[in-house]
Amino acid sequence: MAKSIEDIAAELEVSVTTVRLVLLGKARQYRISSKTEQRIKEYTDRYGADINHTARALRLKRTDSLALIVPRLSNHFFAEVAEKMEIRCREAGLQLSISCCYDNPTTQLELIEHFRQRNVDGLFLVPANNTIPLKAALAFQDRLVLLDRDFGFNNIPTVITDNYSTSFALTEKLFNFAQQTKRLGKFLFIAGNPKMPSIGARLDAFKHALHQLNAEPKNIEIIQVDKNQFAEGVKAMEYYLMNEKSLPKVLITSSIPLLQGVMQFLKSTPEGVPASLILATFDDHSLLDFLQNPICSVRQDYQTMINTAFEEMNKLLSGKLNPLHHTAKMAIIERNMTL
Amino acid sequence: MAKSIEDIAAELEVSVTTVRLVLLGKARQYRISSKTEQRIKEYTDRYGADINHTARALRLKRTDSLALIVPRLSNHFFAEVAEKMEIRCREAGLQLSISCCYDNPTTQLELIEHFRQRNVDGLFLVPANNTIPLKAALAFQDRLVLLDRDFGFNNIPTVITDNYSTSFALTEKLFNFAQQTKRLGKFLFIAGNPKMPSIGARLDAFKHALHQLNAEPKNIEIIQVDKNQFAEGVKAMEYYLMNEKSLPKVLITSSIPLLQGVMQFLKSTPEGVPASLILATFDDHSLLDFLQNPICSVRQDYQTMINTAFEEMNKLLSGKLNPLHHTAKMAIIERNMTL
DNA sequence: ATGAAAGCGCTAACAA
DNA sequence: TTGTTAGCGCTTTCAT
Repeated sequence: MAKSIEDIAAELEVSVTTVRLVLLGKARQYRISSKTEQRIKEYTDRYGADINHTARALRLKRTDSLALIVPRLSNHFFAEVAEKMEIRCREAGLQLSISCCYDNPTTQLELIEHFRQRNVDGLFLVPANNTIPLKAALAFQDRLVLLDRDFGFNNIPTVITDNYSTSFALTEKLFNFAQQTKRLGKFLFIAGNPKMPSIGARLDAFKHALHQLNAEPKNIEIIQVDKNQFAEGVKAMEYYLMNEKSLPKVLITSSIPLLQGVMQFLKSTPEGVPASLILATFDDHSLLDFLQNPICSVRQDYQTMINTAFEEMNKLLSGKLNPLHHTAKMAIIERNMTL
Repeated sequence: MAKSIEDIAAELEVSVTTVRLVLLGKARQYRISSKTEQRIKEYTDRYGADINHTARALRLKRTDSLALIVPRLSNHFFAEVAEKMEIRCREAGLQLSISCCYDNPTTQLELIEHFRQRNVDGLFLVPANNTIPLKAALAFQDRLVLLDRDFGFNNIPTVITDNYSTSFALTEKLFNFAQQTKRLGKFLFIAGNPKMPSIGARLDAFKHALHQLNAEPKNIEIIQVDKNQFAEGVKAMEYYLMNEKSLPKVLITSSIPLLQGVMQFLKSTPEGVPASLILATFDDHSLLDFLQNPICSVRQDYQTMINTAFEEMNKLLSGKLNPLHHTAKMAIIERNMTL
């Protein structure tokens, strides 16, 4: 440790007030004599000065730190969110603590309690279910911003992405592409837990879009699975092929792990993955470049999400209480979609 | 906030010591009367109890928190490391703060200083260059554990992975596979910044292995680039094909982004990516499943790394000063490597 | 133009 | 078996 304010005051035989004023750059304002100011500055230049953040936090009842709870950092989307949020907080002089709850509500509640005990000033939360936001709001006295999942709490600031309209546009694009390239077969959507608002919205838009495009109902297939995970993708595809003789023409998954499971299963069949199969998935990853098939992916606008969420938090911390809901745009990325 | 110890003491008209002893479960040990204990427990069950972590930290000069500085969370390897380390710390009742320095030494030094000011108890660090470990050790009075990169500081505990022997084994495997499948062409290694000890070791092992296997020097090619990044992979491959008429038979990259760049460039050529090209890369990602080529990847043993690093930190925090260097194993993953 | 002192909520040593 | 108190290092208010 470098010297504390008191150390410096004692060694220079001035008062802590004087040292503080100089350290905070308020010397002029409070008309500290310039000799005293010089003496203190020389000393701190030489030995360094340290304001003890813990003591400051105790006194001010404010830790200048925020917390972020996400499902997992091994999910690329949340890793990006965490990284960008950490940078944004650091710019504002705030320390961000990041934890993973693995979408386990119990773990998530424990984490919320943990962060409350540590006097974190505010919480960014990706809620694991619809019962958590209210509890979190209670623990954090409304210094809470929800991310990515909107369970309908209009009085809690929330930042999500525009799943419905993006899924709608995506479905249209795939429909047209399939027509233009004259492919045959069904539209298959394999969706993770539809209780998650984001997944539900994606699924609804898929149905509505195909309806509006006059797609024949018999050509529309939806498989719902419990989680957005690899193993579920394998099972879903296996199940589909047990009931259908041929592959769909368009296959959409609600997440990349599901797509991976699907591909894994197809690879294991005698036919493999036909190059004509049109793929689409939510979330984007640069390694999708490795696929041969036509594929659309959907990329969230991380930076806008994070900036918006941070601004909402800032409002809360400065006592403004008009919680807003924000919907960030998504971009559709095309690969190998040549006619 | 729930009630503080003093609040409870005042309202129940007992002393803070009594409340504390009950809260800490030391009631029996200090023979607090069971009526008093009951009274306090009832009260806290009803209103909740809160020990103020900030005040505790100030008093104990210990924040029960650690920090981790990695290059970036958007790199899957470091995301895994961060996730696992966070869990490990949480199990031990410690808060982990994670920050990214983007391999920028200046940023990294700022972060180290930041965490020191915040009285973090210890630091896990992926050093951005060879000048940083000593400065970090100074700031953290040896409560420092280095990860992933060994710049030769034998008195600072360090946990790395076994790049040399893994790269050696990998090269042998690729050599044999190429022989068995009778492919023609060169062995090409595209390596990111070789000043990084991990990259240097991978490269050295590649050379030594091929030498020992009596590979002809004219069939060995190494391209060194500045960073383990996509754009460098593109440039490297472009450069290679400017000087050589044909593709190599085996292509190794020191990281996945480099491989992505290479593949991107090959895709853009008339020949595309020939199915006969044998690939290999350090680091592993499940999306490598999407590739058609024979490919080996190398997966680090995250869990062992993290456990070992945490144990070293624990030793430091409890005052034991015999810094050890550890080398975790890596696994070689094969895909499409059928003869 | 500078200093003194209270108090944030906790822990630990000592007292009773 | 329980209570009292000093002190961690800071900020803020009030004195000089």
